[in-house]
Amino acid sequence: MEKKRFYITTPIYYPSDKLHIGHTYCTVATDAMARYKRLQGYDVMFLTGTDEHGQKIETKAQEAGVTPKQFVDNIVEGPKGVKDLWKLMNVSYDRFIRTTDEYHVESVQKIFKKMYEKGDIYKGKYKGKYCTPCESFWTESQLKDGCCPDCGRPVVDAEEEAYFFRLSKYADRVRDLLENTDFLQPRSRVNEMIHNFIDPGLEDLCVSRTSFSWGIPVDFDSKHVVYVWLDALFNYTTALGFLNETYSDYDKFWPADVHFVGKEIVRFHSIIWPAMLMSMDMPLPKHVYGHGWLLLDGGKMSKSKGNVVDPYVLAERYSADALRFFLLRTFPFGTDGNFSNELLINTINVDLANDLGNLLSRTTAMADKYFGGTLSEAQAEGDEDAELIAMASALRDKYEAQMEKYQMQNALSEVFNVIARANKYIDETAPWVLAKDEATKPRLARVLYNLAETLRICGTLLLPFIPDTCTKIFEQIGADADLTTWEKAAAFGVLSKTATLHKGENIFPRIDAAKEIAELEELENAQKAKAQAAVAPAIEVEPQTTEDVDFDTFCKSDFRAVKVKACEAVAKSKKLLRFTLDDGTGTDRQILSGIHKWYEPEALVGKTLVAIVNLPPRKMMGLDSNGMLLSAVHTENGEEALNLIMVDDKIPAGAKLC
RNA sequence: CGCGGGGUAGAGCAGUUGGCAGCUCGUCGGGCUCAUAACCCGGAGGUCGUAGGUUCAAGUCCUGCCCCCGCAACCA
Repeated sequence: MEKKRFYITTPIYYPSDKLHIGHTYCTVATDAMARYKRLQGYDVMFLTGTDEHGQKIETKAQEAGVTPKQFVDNIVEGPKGVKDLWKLMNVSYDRFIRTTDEYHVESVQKIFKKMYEKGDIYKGKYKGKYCTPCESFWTESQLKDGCCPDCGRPVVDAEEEAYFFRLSKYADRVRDLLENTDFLQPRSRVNEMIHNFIDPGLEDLCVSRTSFSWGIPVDFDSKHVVYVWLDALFNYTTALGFLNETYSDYDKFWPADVHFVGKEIVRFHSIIWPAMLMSMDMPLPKHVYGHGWLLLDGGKMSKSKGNVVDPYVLAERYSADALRFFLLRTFPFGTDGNFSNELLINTINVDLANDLGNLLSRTTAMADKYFGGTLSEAQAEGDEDAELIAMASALRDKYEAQMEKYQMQNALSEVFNVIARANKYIDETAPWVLAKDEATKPRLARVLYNLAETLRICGTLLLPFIPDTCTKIFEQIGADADLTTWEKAAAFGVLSKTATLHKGENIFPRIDAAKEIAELEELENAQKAKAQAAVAPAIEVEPQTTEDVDFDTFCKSDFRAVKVKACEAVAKSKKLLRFTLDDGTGTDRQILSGIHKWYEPEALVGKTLVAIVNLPPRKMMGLDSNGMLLSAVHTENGEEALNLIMVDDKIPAGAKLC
C-alpha cells in the first residue's frame, strides 16, 4: 500500500536581517508537525525557504556595498545565517527554496504569462505618491507626515505603469471559502479577513513594479519586475516542480495539507493566494493556520525597540531541544504569547529537569543499584499499577487528537500529565522499601519495568519535539528503535522483561535561574549597546540637496509667524497634535502635525511658531490640515529628534518671513 | 461609531455545546530519601474588567461602559 502523504510549509522568510525568535517559533512548530506525521508513517514534504527580492533588500545591499545576491547569500548561507540556524535548531526540512533559485524564476515568469494570457493580469496605472529626488513611489500610508519617508521632502501625485491581478473577480469565491469551510484556522481569524478586506470590496492587486529592479523580470515586458505576491506565494508550488524541471513532486504533494503562517500574513495566504490559484485553475491548499506572535513585555518585538531575542544565543546556551520544547509547550499556537527569559528557564527546570529528567534519572539509578541494570524475569504486579498503565496506554490517542488540531501545547500537556503520574507512582510504590527484602524483589522489578515502559511511550511521543533527547532516553532505558514507533506508543508492555537500563548523564541539568537571568540580561544589554554604537553616530543631519531651486519657485512658499491659541492631541492617534493658530488673518487656522512624540500639547500654547500657509489642505485622521509647521530635524544616537522652530514672541501673528 | 484580539488567585495562562472555578510558578505546612536540594501530599489565596439583562443555573449567551494590545499593502 502506498503511504499517505503530508505536505506542510513555513512562510518563506525575508532575509533583510538576521532571523529572530519569532521566525524560529514558526519553523520549529512546523518541524514538530512534520516529524509527528513522519512518526505516524506519512510520506512527508516539509518546505521552508527565503523570499529574497524587493526594494528593501536592494537598498540594504546598496548600503552594505554589495550586490543584492551577495547580500542575501550571506544572510541565507553565511555563518550564523538562516540555514545555520535551522541546522542548530534541528529543523528537518526536506527542501529549502530561495526565490532567487533559477527554477523558481523560470516558473514564476511562466505563471505570470499564463495569468496575463487568461486576462487575469492586465496592464494599468498605479497611482501613488512620487518623490522625484529619490525616484521612488510611495503609498499614502507609507508617507511620513505627508512627505517621503526616505528623505522627508514633499511628494507629488504620479502614476506608473503596472500590471494588475484581477483579485476582485474572485472575491465571492474567496468569501465562500473563508466563511463556509475550515480553510482558515483558527476560526477567529476569519472575521478579521471578512470585515477588513472582503466586506469593503477587494481591489485589484498590483503585481509588477518598475521602480526597482531587484526582482524577477516580466519576460515579455522587460522594464517590469514581478512584485512580491506572485513571486513569493507560488514558491509553495514551484518548489515541487510546478512549471519547471528541477523537481517533480507536484502531482504527488500538491495541494498542501497546511501552510503555517504568522498572523500578519494571514491576509495574503487566505485571500490573495487562493484567488491566484483559482485563476490558475489549481487546487487550493487544505488549510492555512495563522499562529500568534511572541510578545516581549506585552508589545511586539522590533528592531527599533531593541528587544529582539536571539534564538542562536538561547539554543547554544540551553540546547536546541530545550528551546524547541519551551516554544511549543508554553504558548498556545493560535494566540499571542509573552516571551521572557524567566519563563524559558522556569519551563526548562520544571518540565524537563524536575519532571522528565528526574524521572529518567531515578528510574535508571534504581535499576542500576538494585539489579545491576538488568531487570529480573520474575515480576509481580500490584494494585498501584492499573492507573499508571491505563494513563500511559491511553496517551497516544489523546495526544493525537490535540496534534491533529495543531494544539501542540495541549499534546505536550497530556504527555506531562503521564510523566507526573509516574513520579507519583514511585512515591506510592516506594521501591527503596521493596529493595530491602529479597521477597519483594519481583515486585520491585515490575515497578521499574512499568516506569521504563512509561518512559518509552512518553519518549516516543516527544520525538517530534525534542528528538535528540529522546534518543538519549531510549538508550538509557534500553529501548531499540523498533520499540519506539507510533504503533508501539499505544501498547504497554512491549519492552523486554529483562531490559537493561543504565544511568547516563542528566539529560537536562537544572539551571540556576537567578544567575542565568542576570547573565542573559547582561548579554542583551551588551548586544543592544553594540548595535547602537555600530549604526548610530551621535549626531547626524540630512545631507544637503545639490539640486537648485529657482528663485520664483522659492518665493511662492508663504511662510508666516503664527501664535498657538490652542493645541490638543488628536483622539486615537499616537502622533498627531491639532493646532488652532492665529495667523493674523482674523480667522483661526487649523494645522495637524505629527509631533506628539516630542511635545505635549499644553506646553505649546502661546508659543510663536513658523508655518507655511499656502500648502493645499490635507486630511489627516479625518481632520483638515491647512499648512505645515516648520521644525528642525536631526538624528541623535539613531533616534529621530525634532525641534519646532520657535521665534521671538514679540513678532506679531501673520508676519511674513522672507 | 475603521477592523480584530484580550481583561479569570501575587505572576503567567486553561476554561468545548451555560451546570459545584482549574493548571504551572510562587507562598505556607507536612511526607519521603530512589533521584538533578529533585519527588509526593495538604492548606491559604479569585465578587472570572465594570454595569445591567436572559435563565432554575453565566467566566461561558445578550446590551452598554472602562482599560490594554495588535492591524489598516509587504517586520515570523
